[in-house]
Amino acid sequence: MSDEPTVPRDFEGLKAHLGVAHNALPKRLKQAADFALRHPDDVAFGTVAEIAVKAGVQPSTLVRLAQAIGYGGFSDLQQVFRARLKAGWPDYHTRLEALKAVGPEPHPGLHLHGFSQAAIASLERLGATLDPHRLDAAVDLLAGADTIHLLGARRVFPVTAYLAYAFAKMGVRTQLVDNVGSLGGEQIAAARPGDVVLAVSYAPYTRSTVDLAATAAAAGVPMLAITDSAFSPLVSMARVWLEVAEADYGAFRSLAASFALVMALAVSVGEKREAGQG
Amino acid sequence: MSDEPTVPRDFEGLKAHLGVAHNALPKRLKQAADFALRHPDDVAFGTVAEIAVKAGVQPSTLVRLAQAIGYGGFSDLQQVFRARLKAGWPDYHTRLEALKAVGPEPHPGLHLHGFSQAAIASLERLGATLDPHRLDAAVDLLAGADTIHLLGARRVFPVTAYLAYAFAKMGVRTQLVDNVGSLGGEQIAAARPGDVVLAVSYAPYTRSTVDLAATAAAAGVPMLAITDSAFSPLVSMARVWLEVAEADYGAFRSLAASFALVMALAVSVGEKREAGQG
DNA sequence: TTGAAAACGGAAGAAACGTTCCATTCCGTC
DNA sequence: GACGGAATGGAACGTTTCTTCCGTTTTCAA
Repeated sequence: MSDEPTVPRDFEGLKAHLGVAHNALPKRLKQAADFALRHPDDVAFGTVAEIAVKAGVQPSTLVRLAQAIGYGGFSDLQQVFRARLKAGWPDYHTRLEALKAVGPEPHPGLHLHGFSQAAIASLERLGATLDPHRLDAAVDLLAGADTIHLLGARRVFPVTAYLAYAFAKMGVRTQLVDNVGSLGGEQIAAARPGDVVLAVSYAPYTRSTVDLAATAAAAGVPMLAITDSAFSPLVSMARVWLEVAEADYGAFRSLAASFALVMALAVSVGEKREAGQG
Repeated sequence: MSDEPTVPRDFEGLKAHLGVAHNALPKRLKQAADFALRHPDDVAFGTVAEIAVKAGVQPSTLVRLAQAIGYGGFSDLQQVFRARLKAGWPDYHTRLEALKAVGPEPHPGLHLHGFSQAAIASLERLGATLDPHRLDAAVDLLAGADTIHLLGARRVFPVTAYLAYAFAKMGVRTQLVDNVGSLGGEQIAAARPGDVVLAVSYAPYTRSTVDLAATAAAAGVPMLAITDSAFSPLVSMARVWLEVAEADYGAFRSLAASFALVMALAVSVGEKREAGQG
């Protein structure tokens, strides 16, 4: 029943396909195809009229090109150019849908796979979006601190707890504000301007973390915030902030990117101090 | 003639702009803005109607948002999201080369990449090696427990700390043996045969974890062990054990696979109890 | 509790878009 | 040099999309 030869749906395949068909194409269609491969970004987001002007052809030529090489229409062809831009971006939701499609009822292996995918997506995204200069600035800030006060509650408490371990291993003095005995306020009150507060919080931002961070900020203690959006209440208090967007699976959010980030921070700060004291 | 305050035309500027303005925005507009920053690729590619559905708002809300923050309309705002993708994601290898190009000596970006790779390797290995039947057995054991006692120290303390959070969210009763006040022995002494001990330990096996696990085992409390080899001292005490081999980067070992595993355990146990109680 | 202003949802309207169609031009062939 | 088919330019069509408008709900202050 497949009466139609399938056409490539990815950009690489399209390039190969066009390479073969190129010589058999009429002049204008060749011109349009040439432009498309040369300016894929313009094709991805432009309208037919806009692209036609840039390519020096008529709008109808673009539609003809798409149909000549087997697509239903220009919009159909354009999807390939858009997919190319998406490709660099791990499309996590697509993966998740694929997971769900395997079987209706959930089971442990499926969940494990799901959480793994969420973790990998988070890590890839972190690598793609984090600004290296901000990361350097964060390391500089932490390296100059006398004591680093670690602030993070509930879901992200494991992150700060790990930081306490990792910094200690690197010879960096920390205070984990764990709020044991409801002494969080007293713990953070020990922070002085020569110190640094490292606060971690993701939406919905835990009240106590935000409050304690505000207390420290009011006391003039510089802050590094690790949070998930520019809307975070921590952003306005922080001297430096790093954005980490973790992927969800079900009701739970990955912590993989957060851990990779703080591990890198801990090692970098340790190295910088080592170098400074060398 | 510039009667209008200029609005950011690049994504970074937009983030900053929204971060400042977000407090003044009404609820729905905030919701839409949040979605936009969280799913920028959806905004870049989608139509107003599609995006509105995903964001859980009306199409008109998206237009209002764009106008509220100074753009002429939604299409105008959308250009910013498209420009972000046009700017071009340097592909994976380019990024890696750029990282290495900074210099031969280690730096934060390189460490971040290293920890990410270690995490991904750990996750992939976990998925490939873990026996699904053992995983099912682990879930069965935990689902039958009255109280789950969580045992894990030093490097893996974050894992058990997270489990305490995750299990609580799933309505499962736990006791985190955190050894606060050196009361670890008393904490684990509360475990009874109807309970289960979930012990996590990797080489070099922390002494106190092994000792506390042994105490519980001697008292006839069944144990699920998460550890890194068949030679682990926990294996002989455990009724069920799961092997997790984390990859190293430098002096630090990833925790990504451990977290993915325990998240899957928590969700599966919660679901199994839900099903059992109908 | 009441009233006014802001925000919201939904549908109608306006604009833009992709596609199709037809007349004209170009090119190879007889 | 004339013919026929393919290719092209340009306009019109129908659909989709964005925007605007208005009645209702919500929110905040008096």
